[in-house]
Amino acid sequence: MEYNFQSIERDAKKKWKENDVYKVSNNSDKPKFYILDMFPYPSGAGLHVGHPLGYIASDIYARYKRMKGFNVLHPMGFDAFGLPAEQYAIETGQHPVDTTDKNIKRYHEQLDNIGFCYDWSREVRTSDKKYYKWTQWIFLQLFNSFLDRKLQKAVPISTLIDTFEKEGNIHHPCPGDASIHFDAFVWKTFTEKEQQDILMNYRLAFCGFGEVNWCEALGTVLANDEVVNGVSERGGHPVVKKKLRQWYLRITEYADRLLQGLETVDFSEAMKEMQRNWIGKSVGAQIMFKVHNSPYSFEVFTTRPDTIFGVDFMVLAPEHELVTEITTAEQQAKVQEYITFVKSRSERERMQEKKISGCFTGAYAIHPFSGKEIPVWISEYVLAGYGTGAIMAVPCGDERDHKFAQHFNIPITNIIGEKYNGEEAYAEKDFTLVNSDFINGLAPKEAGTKVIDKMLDEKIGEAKVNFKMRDAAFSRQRYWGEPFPIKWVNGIAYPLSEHELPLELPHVDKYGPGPDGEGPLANIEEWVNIPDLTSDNIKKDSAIPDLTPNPSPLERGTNDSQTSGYINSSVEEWRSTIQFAKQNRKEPTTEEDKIWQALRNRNVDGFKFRRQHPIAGFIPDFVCLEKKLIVEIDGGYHNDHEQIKFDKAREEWLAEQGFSMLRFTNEEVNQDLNTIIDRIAKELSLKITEPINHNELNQTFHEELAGAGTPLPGRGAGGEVKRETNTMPGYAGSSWYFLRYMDPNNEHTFADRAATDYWNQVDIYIGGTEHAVGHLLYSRMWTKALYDLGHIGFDEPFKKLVNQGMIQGQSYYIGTLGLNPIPQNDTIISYSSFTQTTDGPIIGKTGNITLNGTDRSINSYYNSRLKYGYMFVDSKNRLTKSKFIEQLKFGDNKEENIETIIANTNWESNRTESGEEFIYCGSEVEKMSKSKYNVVNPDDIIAQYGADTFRMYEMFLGPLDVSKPWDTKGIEGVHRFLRKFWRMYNDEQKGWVVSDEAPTEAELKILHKTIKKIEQDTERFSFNTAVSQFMIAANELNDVNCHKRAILEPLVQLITPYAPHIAEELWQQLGNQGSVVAAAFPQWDEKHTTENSKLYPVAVNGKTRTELEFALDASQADIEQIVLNNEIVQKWLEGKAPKKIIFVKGKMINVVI
RNA sequence: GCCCAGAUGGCGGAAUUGGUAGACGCGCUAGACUCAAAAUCUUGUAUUCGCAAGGAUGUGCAGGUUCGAUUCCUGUUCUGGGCACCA
Repeated sequence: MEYNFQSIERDAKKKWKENDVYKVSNNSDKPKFYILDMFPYPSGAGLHVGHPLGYIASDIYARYKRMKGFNVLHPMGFDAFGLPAEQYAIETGQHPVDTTDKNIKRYHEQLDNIGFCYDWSREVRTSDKKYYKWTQWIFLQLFNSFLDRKLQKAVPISTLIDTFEKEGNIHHPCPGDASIHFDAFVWKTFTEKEQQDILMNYRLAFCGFGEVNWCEALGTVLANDEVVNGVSERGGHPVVKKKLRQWYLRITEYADRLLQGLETVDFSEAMKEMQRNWIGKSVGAQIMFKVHNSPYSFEVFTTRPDTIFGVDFMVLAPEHELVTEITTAEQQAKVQEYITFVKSRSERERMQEKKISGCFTGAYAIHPFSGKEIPVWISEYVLAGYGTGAIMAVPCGDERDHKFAQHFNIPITNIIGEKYNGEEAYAEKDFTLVNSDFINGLAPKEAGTKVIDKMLDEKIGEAKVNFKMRDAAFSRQRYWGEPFPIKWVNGIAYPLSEHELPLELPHVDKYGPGPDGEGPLANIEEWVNIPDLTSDNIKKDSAIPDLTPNPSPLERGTNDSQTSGYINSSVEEWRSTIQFAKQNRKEPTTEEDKIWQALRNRNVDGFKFRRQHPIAGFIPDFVCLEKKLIVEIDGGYHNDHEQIKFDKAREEWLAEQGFSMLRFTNEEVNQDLNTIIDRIAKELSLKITEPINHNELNQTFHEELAGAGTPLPGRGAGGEVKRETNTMPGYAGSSWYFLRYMDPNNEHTFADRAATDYWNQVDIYIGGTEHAVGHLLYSRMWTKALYDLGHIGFDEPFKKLVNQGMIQGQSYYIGTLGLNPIPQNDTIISYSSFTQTTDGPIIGKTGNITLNGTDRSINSYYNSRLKYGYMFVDSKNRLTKSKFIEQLKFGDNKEENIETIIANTNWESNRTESGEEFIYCGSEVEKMSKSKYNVVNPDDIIAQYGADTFRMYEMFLGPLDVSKPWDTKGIEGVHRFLRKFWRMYNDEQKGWVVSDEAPTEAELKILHKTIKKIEQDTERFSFNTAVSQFMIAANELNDVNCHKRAILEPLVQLITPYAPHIAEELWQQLGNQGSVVAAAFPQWDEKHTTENSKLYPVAVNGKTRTELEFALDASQADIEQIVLNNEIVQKWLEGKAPKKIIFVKGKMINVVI
């Protein structure tokens, strides 16, 4: 009986389906195992041979684990939202719902064709409203939480509101804008809009503003790689940076935990390294530099505070807000020109640029210690988004700074000493500082600490940890994605309540962008405006009444009747202010009381002082309103770093309003009260009196301090209720899908806690390295947030990650070059690209390639990029298979060029007698994609060779984790092996040949050696060597002509994970009941696999000269004796005595002369 | 430019912990079976010198450590992946 794979595979699939063998239960006595693939994006091109590589690997492992007695969860689904479907819709008018559906159907068939053991009842689709309901729900969890930095965990935002009401944000610095400082009292004076804006700066999912690549002509936002040289890839329209309202995930708040979490997971070191670098934690200092002759100052972040005395210039990012403020008149034009140039460039281009560019602003910064004036430049190599968007440049210690200084002839200060050669920067840290004032003679490390200490003393800087990672942009101005469950009223974002979910994506007919850079959803008026929702059920921002006619509470004893009012806010807020002040007044500190008695009794210079009297949002210790003088006593509480910042912010604001401030410490008050009073008197006499407008004060206070955060748009201004028109990006759905598989049909929660507790972490996650930073970081963050909020019981989603390489396509090019096919630089080759199939080439596209020799020589172009050669096609443009180029010897002489190769062929005319034409060809290995016409469809392979062959061949191609080009040719070998395997059971002439004879020791040895190897290789994902071992076993068993059941039956079980269909058929033929997929994995017996002797390689001076067999338990002395007496060894010894003999038991023997 | 990875016969690759480089397969070579082809089986196949025995060279390139390096270290070239709106 022949190996008829078609009927065998059809029958096996039917049987599995009928018996529902892959159904997985959430209840089992067996230990659980969760093995997951990265789910595919169902593209229109269908599944290509690259997709299944990882899927086959995980399928083999899943089946293996199942046979080893585990309850295995091995699901599959579809990442169905995304840009390509929308792009396709724009081009063809077909709705993404329909195309996605169609594509998924196709993927389904293709996946089933390969014979995977998925439990399809658990399938998820991210574009299904039953699924994205929970994507939206999780988004709301993030929206309603913030990361408590002390606890290092996500906490509901309501607890933050409680805290703000008690103590302000003094212990919770604002992650979105570190300049926001307020205490409880101030918080209460904020309007709802102001409060919400501040809360937005804390939320884990938040709305802000971000720059995007905006193409006016296309009316859309473009991805970085859609922008080439400042114009759109499609159409070549100009692209500019535009600020748009965007949603973000505050992943930066998780930076430290994402780093720490890497220690607990089993990812490859390379993968961890990539994530670490992406997060980019660097420890250094933030330093304030004042601008000379200007009220401005700016902060820089540096990892090398020790090099502070080597600063020769400063560089601001061209987008830095201070640039326009500090640029001098004469530099104005040049700076503008440079900024315009930078605006046209993508971030990628800016980073890639080797050419140095920049522009002097004309301004100088003051060195904080030496007072030296340092020129301030702008340059594109400083990015606005990293650190503070400004750097201090130390040319002698940093390569980029050095090049910049050289390019612009900026004098370089040497603080490194002899190790700096003047030619290039010295970035190492093994030197002693010179020319560095108080850190001279120190090593960089101590110097850094000393500098930071000194900066802290002088309040001009602090130690700082900086992260390269930025918050993740989480909105797209697109249609085909999850709508945000948010409604806007008066510029405040309100979450939908849970019962309003899912917020369904409305059906559209047009996919074009909306007005002002908004997404297509903005075009649907009836969806954007929510007519059935009145503003009543949303707490509206209260209008701000002009209240507080109460000029002076009695107990203050004032008579400033000219003041119209104090607080421009709600009565409620004003009352709480008074309450707060009153409370303060009741409990003066000893020092406060001392001053108060002095001021009150002496009535200094006839001016009245008030104690704990509110000014706008602040309650100073003492204030003289007539002279706008504030006196503060700093208690111990003011040593807190956050408090210092807060005080500073307060002082600055008050200064702008004309208030001056005197600060005294408790000690000063206790030591010398008279001097203090004198100083106050002096200050009062110096000041000019101006009337205070409390109303105005109050307003500026609210505008400047509350508004200091992200200016949020007035969406829904005027009280209408508007929907958010952005949609979520592709990675939203994929950030949590692994949880949904655990309980895919639950309508009450994203996944039942019992289910997530049972399945827990994904034990093995298989996917490509291209997701190293994006998807993996996002899903890790979502998992951590869900864990923090108590929804799941683990905070890392993937216990072990296995990387899979990419299977690339071969793109072939053919071109007719006539009789002199030697391309020179600038030669234009007309070509066609085609896919090589077994029926011959299918021409994809035609075009011209210009060989451009400016960057690399034409020869290296041959050798590296394209593999040129020749081939023959017949008159119908079919390849004549046997003469294809691959045989060409190209490697032995790298100098050999195409000319020699052609000269060596016996080709004489353009077309041979048989009608074959000599043509020129090349091939390139690149990603498989529809647009490159290099997609190989697994269905075609399976139709010809069967799924088992396909599975084993993909595994046989090479190690799972390396990328390799697809090549259909080698598949014959694997197919041959399966036929050979089949014939061990079913002889073509004799039929069924399996006997019940007892096996010989040699046969048992083959079997057990194979079991051991297969198990070990499977465990370490070395599937290519496992397939080899199957081949070796089949060859060896054939050599001994073995057809014994005792050997062949376990072999069927052994091959089941790899080739389940043929195994199922043979399992039946062997007379077994039930399916082989539920059978046990065979065990090997050590007694059949251990050797008792070893054929040792014997080397002289490291070169192997002969082989000698010794028992494994032979003594070293005996072995040395025999080795030295060996004829061949004697010959190489040439009569000399050996210096030593190295003997490694079970490995080798080396005689050293 | 920055981060990560890789480079071994004509080709895909093997060598699991520093110990016989090239397992297994493709392709090719010669042969058996056949009218013939396919299929199957057998033989050889890193390069090079040699009739052979045997020797020399050889894991991108240049060095280093070691009795011994594809494996570890330094430098370098090329290729692939990522670089924040492809998923």
